[in-house]
Amino acid sequence: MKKTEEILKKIRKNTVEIVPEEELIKKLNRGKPLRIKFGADPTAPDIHLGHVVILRKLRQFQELGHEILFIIGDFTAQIGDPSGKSETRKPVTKEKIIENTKTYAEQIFKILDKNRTKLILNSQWFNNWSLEDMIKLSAHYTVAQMLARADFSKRYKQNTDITILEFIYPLLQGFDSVELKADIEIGGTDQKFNLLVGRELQRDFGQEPQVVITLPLLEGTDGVKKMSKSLNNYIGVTDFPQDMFGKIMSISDELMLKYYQLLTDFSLEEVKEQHPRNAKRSLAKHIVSLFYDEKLSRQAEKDFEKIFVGKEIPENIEEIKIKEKTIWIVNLLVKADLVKTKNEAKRLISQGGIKINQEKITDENLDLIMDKEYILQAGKRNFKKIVPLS
RNA sequence: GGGCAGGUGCCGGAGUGGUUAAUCGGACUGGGCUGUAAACCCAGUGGACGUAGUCCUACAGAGGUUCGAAUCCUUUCCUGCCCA
Repeated sequence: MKKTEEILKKIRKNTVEIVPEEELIKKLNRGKPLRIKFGADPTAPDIHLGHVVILRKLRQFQELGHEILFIIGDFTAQIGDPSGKSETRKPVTKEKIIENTKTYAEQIFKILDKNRTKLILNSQWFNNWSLEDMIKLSAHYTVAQMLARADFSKRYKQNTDITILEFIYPLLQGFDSVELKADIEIGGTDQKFNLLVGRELQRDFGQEPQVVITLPLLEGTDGVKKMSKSLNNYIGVTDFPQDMFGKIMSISDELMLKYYQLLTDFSLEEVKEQHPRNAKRSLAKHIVSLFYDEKLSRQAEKDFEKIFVGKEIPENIEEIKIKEKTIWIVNLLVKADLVKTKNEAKRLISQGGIKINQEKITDENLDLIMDKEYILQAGKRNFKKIVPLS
């Protein structure tokens, strides 16, 4: 009994809710490995630190002897999830899904134990479904139940459209739990409703309902909204070490503590004793080495110091070869892919955002004579080496 | 099927015949401050043209009225509400 209490304490750490906890205790006390479900849509191949929070919890379950069922929603991805937007998302092709699934696997096994993880595609069962199956499934849930979901009821009240497809989504996701006979499903707090649908469906299908565990959402680099690719505030696990390092350094001190809490095992007490800048640096280094290695992590730190602390130029800058003898700075910026349009180039120059060899330039009429190399800088972190082609 | 209200830039949302590439907020970009912190302050945010104002594209789509349209008319599409 005491042992269960210890395990529970571990599981409770960093969770928001366990629904219901008594059932979890019951399941744990049976002493058998539990089937832990986690689902992801392979619409975009990048896993970011927000996912890592959940992956770490899954890893913890693995260490406690349980099995992870990592479900890839390839079937649902093919339909395209409108997720609150009226624009229909482009359907993802099969090839792309397979490719994304591969990338997913590579990324998640940086955290998860391969031997205790099953990768499952939900097309395995849904591809064989008939219309009859679907209609039968839809009878298991009511419109009122659906409207209980916060974002649905909000949109309903605001007279914005909700498609039936969006009602079907939670049902399909819930049915995955039935198919897998999941004991526990884990997700972010935003997934709570969908996870609970799984519970209801399992009960309807005569199974013991899964326990739902929700985890906090990690805010993105803006410090306000949840980390997501579409909001462009994410730190991807495949970001280049330098970018990953830089992005972490740019978060607020407050957010840093949350990152520490959710992404590492360090003690918060010790972190708080340090100077926030140093603490943030250790965090950045730790996370980079988690996804790359010590060496690249040190390199990222070094580059960071050079660029931002020492205001120097990083190593290994991409080279752009120029065959013209002289070139107008505005054209050069476009050619070097530092800006998208000439107007943008002129704008940046007038705002003092362009530097050549560390010198701010202000004259947008400047013609560069290409008799030597130049270091061209746009903003704080974009560098290109301009090389004459002779 | 009938009636009504709407559709504006990345998002929210003004404007309802004329200095309107379109007020404002958010977001984003650049600069300042700093620990590249965050917060804050300032500036900017359709494109083309070698620099000078001119042109092109844009207020759901198409057509029309007008010297002139995001703004008026016709029609198509889309969304919501009410009635059936």
